[in-house]
Amino acid sequence: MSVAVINYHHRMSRWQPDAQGRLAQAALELYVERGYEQTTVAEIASRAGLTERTFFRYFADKREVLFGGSSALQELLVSTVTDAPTSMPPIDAVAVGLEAMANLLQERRDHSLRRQAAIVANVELKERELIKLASLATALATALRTRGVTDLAANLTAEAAIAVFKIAFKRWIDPTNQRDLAALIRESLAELKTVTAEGT
Amino acid sequence: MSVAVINYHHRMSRWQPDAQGRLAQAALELYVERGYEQTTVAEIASRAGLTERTFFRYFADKREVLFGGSSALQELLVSTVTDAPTSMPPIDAVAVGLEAMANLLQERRDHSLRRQAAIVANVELKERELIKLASLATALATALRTRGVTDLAANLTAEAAIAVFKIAFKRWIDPTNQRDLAALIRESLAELKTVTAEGT
DNA sequence: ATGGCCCATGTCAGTTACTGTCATCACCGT
DNA sequence: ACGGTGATGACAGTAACTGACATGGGCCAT
Repeated sequence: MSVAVINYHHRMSRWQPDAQGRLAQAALELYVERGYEQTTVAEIASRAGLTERTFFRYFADKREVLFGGSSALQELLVSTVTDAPTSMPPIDAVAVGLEAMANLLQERRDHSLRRQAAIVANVELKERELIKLASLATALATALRTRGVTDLAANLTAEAAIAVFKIAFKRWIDPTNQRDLAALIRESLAELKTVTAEGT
Repeated sequence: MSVAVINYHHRMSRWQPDAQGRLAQAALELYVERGYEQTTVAEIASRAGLTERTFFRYFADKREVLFGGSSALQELLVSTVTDAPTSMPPIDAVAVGLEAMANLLQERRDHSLRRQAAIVANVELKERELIKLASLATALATALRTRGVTDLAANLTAEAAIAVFKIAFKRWIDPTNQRDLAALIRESLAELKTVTAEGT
């Protein structure tokens, strides 16, 4: 090994930067390329230049590696609803929160597409997505209760909001779709108001 | 081995009846007694007088053993909605379907309590419950589309109905609760109509 | 500058969920 | 009687996940 190479290595820090990010990217690539079940954690770690043990230091399990951004999304939703004018009725406050999430996601549509392609192809990943959405609903209900909303009303408004988001998101991901996520959310919320207003 | 014992065994059928039911009962007992994670499949099988391999012949995985009844629930929901009068608006048709589910569950409240105690104590079981509820929503939306409801309206009505069911079920399971599941469902649906009617 | 602590990562052994394959053997119809 | 059938057992193998300990550059205090 030449002196130049030695110096080069001495200038490097001991490890490549952003191990967690490299693992997440490698995992998404492999899940999309050959599917979640056909990918082993050892392969993910190897592509990231790490070992299986290190993967499990950053992620609780093989599924969690796709859901690193969900806590940021949840914090945005909660803070937006919390900061909404007190005079605003609950259904409008959650609408504002959903649109804030929509704006964040709209910036990364390509990433969302690839990630969702992996998720819809595997039921274990779908399960994990559902519990992340349930966590969103719980946090949203708590934010509404802080605004003075009744427990029952808070839970129902939060669950309805997540239902609206789920359906709008699915339409947004559709390859034939051209519209913004925020617009689809507004349309879905309006439709929910229509269907619940019918009947006895 | 004595002749008497041999004759006794010859009169029995080769295997104890209802292996699947014994496995499900043993699993619920152990999940409640010591928790889902602290229970191994080998222990479940042993309590049922079977082997681990036989457990996996009846159940796809360690979680599924708690969800044997969900397909019957889904069929009841779908058939009730399908059989509702054509003139009935979607929101009322799903209300009838939810009440049919409520009546079925009301008969087994004790079993539901024990089962739910195991589920809420473990996130993996919660994930499985959520995907079963998502399956209910999908089947419900399909039933609504058959009734001529728009795709968007069907999806939203179905998701809203499942949200109502989830919240009513949680209140029904509460140990201080004395009311019928059907009554709680009606109250939750009414509250959903109220909160969605507010706002701009 | 140097000695030593820090901490991200590696190594290794172990448990358990889950699967594929073949063996067993009482029952049942012919 | 006898051979097929089907539920179960036995056994080996893979991969997810965990605990314990080792390693070795970077960095701080002296």
